[in-house]
Amino acid sequence: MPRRRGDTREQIREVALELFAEQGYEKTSLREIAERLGVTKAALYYHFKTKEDIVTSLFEDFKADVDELCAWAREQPVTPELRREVVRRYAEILRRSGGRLMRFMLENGPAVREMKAGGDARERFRAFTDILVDKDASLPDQIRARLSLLSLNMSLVLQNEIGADDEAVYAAALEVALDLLPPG
Amino acid sequence: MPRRRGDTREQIREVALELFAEQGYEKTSLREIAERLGVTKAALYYHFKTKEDIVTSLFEDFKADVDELCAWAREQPVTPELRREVVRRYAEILRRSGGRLMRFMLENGPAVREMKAGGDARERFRAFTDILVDKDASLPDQIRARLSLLSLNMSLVLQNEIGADDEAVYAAALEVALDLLPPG
Amino acid sequence: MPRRRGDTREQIREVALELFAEQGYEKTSLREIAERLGVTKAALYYHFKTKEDIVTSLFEDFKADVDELCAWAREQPVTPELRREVVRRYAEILRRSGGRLMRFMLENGPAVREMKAGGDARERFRAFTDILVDKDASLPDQIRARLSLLSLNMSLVLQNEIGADDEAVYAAALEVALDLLPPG
Amino acid sequence: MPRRRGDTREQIREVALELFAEQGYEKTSLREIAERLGVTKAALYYHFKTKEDIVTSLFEDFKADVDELCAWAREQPVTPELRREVVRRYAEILRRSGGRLMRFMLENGPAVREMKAGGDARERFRAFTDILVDKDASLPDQIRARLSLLSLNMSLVLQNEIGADDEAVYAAALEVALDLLPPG
DNA sequence: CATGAATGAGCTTTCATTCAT
DNA sequence: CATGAATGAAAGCTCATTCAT
Repeated sequence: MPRRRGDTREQIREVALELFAEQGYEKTSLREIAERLGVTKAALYYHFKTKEDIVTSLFEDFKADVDELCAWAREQPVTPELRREVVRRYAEILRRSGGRLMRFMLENGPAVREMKAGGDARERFRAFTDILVDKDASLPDQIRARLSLLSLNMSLVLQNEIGADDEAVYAAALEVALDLLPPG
Repeated sequence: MPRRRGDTREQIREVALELFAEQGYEKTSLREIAERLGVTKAALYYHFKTKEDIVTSLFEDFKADVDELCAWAREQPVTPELRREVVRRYAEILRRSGGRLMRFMLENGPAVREMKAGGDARERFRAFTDILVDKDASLPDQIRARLSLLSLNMSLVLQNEIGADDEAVYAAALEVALDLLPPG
Repeated sequence: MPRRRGDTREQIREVALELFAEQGYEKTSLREIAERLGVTKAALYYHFKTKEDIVTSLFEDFKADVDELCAWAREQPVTPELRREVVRRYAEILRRSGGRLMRFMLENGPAVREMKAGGDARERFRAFTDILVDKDASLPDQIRARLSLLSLNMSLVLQNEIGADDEAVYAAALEVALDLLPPG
Repeated sequence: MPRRRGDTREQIREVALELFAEQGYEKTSLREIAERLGVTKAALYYHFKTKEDIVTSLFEDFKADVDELCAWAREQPVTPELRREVVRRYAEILRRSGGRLMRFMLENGPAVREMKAGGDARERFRAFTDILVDKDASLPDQIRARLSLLSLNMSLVLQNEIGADDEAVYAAALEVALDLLPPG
């Protein structure tokens, strides 16, 4: 029974993300991805020009969501409430995109850093930081703002370690994140 | 000018850590380490049995320090002030060990996870968490306690990104970390 | 604007010859040819059974011309003047067929040798040589006769290197070629 | 019985040149070279950094000889006799270096052109041409000078096709080459 | 007339590792 | 204390080719 049109590409992305997040980018070979899918390596190359291209594709939706949020935020006046709203919306994006992508990013620093998509993502985080961090605030407050983002990101990773309901962890992480922002 | 006795082993560790932290564990080949030192790959194998062994050796001091701290903490009654003291002492350990090792650990999740030394380190972090986190506390407070550690760890990574004096960042991160602990 | 019937096949030949001559047979992939034409690889296979088949087709006209000339020559009595006439006519064929085909042949020895069409071409050159070279002549004269052909062939390649009008180079090469034949 | 020191590298060069000349650069895989020698592909990479590097190494001696000749020639006043002497010495170089290298160069145009060593070789030929060709001479004479070089080069290739003693072919080719130079 | 999807074979290259000297 | 030489395994990638639609 042949795969349905458009199916394979999506399956590659799924399997790839799973393996990249679990075993790391470098340790995951295209052979492994292909084998899991029951196709040949060459088939992967039909759908993606390079291994890195798979990652690029994986980042795409997330990138678009983040860009949209950034664009929106830049049109608003910067107030404490805006910052909180940005954090809330970012949390929502994270929830939708699932934890694997973030885990992959956080745990594969060197690999991601060398990829074009990685540089892009870094830039986006900086853009975020620019919104959340008041450049005139104290150093501790600046760090807090960064930790705020990190709190959300990490919560997705921590879900495995804390023996609690995913949604509950997610909600708690958001609460912590909001608390880390300077009060309005 | 010939290398001094015992010197080579230390130099290997230094160069290896630098490269592991910068480029990642997988992307750093023994050839590269050897070339930087002006020795052959085979020389590395004289000093370390495997590539992983270099990492093991790198973790050793840090591991000992952390173990000592844990042992000490376990003898004390668990009070809010103890928790704060543990965080302070841990911060001191981090400062001494330099940021590279932590950066390597944080950014090379999958690789570290597969190594024996990595599993050990994870266990130690869990031990820490057990001390810092009150199992009966609210989920947000549990997350805060974890973030507290993370704040310190990340501060070492963030030093590159924040345009501020290393010591200042370090102090600020400690302040934030302490604030994240439940008040006594 | 859709391709006209029969058009595609011709365009494939053109692009293929251009790339084969410029980059070599092996370095030119069907993907590259297809991309230049804005069609898919599979389309090439509609028009030609194999990659080698494209080359075969490329050689066809040239082969026919040369065969005709050989056939004609074999009916004439072998005289110095015949030899000169053969060279003249061969030069004319070369001029018509353009330099790319010859350049491809000369610069892709190993590849051409392995193809059926290549073996054919080699046979034809030998037939030529048999006409131009007097087996009883001195070794230098035999070499001169071969160089005579080569002079024409190379002139097409040299046109890029000599800063002179193509037609002038062509005429000069013919003059040299004729001079290399034994006088009548 | 293990290979003797320095042996392997030389054997790789020999086998590689033989295969490159016979089957072409691209069609000759490192696997094939390694198999012929009874070593692994990785062994080749111990001795040469890349496939192209083998070729570079192959060209080295020839390049040095040609450079020396060019340097010498440039110190002499340009006379017809000098040109003849240059051709004679070049012929000698060719004879020493054996025909395979030249055959490889002539028959693998596209591959050689893309290699650094190939570009170098091309430059050297141009330097030669500058010595042999009088820029004010007629176009036919310019072509003749080029053919003169070519005559020598080709003679090495022709040795297979002409049923005559190698030395005799070589001598005849030199005679023809000298005849193609403008008389003094 | 052509495409989309896939394959199998093969390529160059790199890596951690070994071992006799 | 270290090197020179080599290996086995695997990686990422490309290619000519096929075939159902």
